[in-house]
Amino acid sequence: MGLTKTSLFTTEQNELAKVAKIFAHPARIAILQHLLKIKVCANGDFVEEIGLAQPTISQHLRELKNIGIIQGTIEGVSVCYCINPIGWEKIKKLFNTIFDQLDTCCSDDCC
Amino acid sequence: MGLTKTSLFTTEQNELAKVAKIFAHPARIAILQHLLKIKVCANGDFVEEIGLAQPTISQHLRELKNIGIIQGTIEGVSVCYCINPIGWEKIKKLFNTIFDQLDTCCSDDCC
DNA sequence: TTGTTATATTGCAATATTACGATGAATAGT
DNA sequence: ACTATTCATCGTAATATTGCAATATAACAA
Repeated sequence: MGLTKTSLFTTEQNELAKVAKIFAHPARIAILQHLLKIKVCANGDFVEEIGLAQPTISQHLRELKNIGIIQGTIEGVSVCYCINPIGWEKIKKLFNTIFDQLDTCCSDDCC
Repeated sequence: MGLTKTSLFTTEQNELAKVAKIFAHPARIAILQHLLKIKVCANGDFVEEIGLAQPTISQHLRELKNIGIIQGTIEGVSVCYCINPIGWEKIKKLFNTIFDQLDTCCSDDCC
């Protein structure tokens, strides 16, 4: 049916799933990596950098902005995008609260 | 068109996207969390634990197994699932190589 | 005002994902 | 052999995602 039954799950589980979706496309990862490399602000040279059509890039940028991992400010005619450090850390922590739970668990006495 | 243009991206970007997809559904997160809680092996009581139909759970388990984050061994009539520590760490590292790149970057001199 | 440039939005076609009923395969107990 | 149990697979319907052409919007320049 294609419709995730969110009501069955905890807020934390749904939240992590929503954030993971952002990373679930190579174009969005490429955008993030480009912003990390440029370090300061990159106005939308993503189109030639990545090779997807302008509306497609714009769509990916919007999703990244919606989740709060990047921010964009209008700079005259163009828009200046950069990483949102607050959002970035929040998302990093969200993943690592799951990842770090294995340490307290078994390591080789598994099946 | 619903078809990701993987050829435009690096192997690393495509790999991370593929792994992130696994986390992009609350049921799969719930399965992982249950396996973390049980610590040893869980035979498939996921159906009543989570509340999705048995074929749906089976499908999610297969995806988790395919990516190598869990493993399942046949135990008589039932199957014993547990976290694969090797795969877990590999995936954790994959995410953190991206996450940790912000430290060397700007923190508040952004736009 | 008119034209240009940069980005966002809309609408739509193609493909992917999610969920489940029906069915199949394997094992254990009687 | 028969039955019950557990799990996987198949087929399919409903929904989501991806990508782009066409169009809209907004800021600047002449």
